Amino acid sequence: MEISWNDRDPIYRQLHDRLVEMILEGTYRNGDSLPSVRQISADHRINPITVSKAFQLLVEEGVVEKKRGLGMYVMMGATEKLARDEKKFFLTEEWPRLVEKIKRLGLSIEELLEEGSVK
Amino acid sequence: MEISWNDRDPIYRQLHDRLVEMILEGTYRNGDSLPSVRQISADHRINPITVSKAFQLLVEEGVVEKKRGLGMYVMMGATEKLARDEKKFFLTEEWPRLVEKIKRLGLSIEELLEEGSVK
DNA sequence: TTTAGTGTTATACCTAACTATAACACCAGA
DNA sequence: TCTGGTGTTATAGTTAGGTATAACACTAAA
Repeated sequence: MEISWNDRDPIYRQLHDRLVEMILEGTYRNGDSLPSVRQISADHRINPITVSKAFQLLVEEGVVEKKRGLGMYVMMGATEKLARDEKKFFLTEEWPRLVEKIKRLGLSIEELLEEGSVK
Repeated sequence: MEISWNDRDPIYRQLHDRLVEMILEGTYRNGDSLPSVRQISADHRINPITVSKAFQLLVEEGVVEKKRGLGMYVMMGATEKLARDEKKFFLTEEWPRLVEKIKRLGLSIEELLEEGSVK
């Protein structure tokens, strides 16, 4: 797991997002164990507390389950839940704003599709 | 000028972005004066230093000109420059990522267009 | 029962990004 | 020259997010 940090967002947030991505991509599947706090902490030279914060978020979102003394596990159904949430967020929040932006920039979606970037 | 703050990004950044938006929308045009530091500071109960930071960014980007003792002015050509920059950023950075995301979500652009959200 | 792996927490310190309050420096117009 | 508008800056304090180092608590397996 490699992460290219930006300095706009807090590290625990970026780590959280990266883990979500990896679960969505199937790198970690339902029931799998995730890399340990110590492991991530060492790999990225990050404080364990910072790593814990990222996991804490995931736990609160119902994506990950902590087993003290054992590790962190992807909850059953997490992949589906994340995919559902992401889709919903995209449709209700991102897409409408995007359409506005495209209009404002004087572009059209048809035009963008011609660019060859899609096929 | 009303701003709904989020607590993800620093206030000076959000203020900066909002001002850029307003210039792009034509609320402030080339050569216009912008609301004063004190004005914005009072309206939003923000520290003048924070407001200054937002303006400082705009100055560095060549969008705004400071006239000490007078105020802040939209530079000539700023609107065009911003529009150009935003379009370029959108085409090279945002759109490609977006196309990927749409694919990943199992959606198609054709499908999204049918939603009636565009026309 | 020891060991080596888990997550958790305490202490102490740093920095960025704020806050409030106040003073300083500049400029145009009455 | 004064006044009321500009932007700027100093002081002092708060909070979130991070760092390093170390210790504590739990669990499975040798």
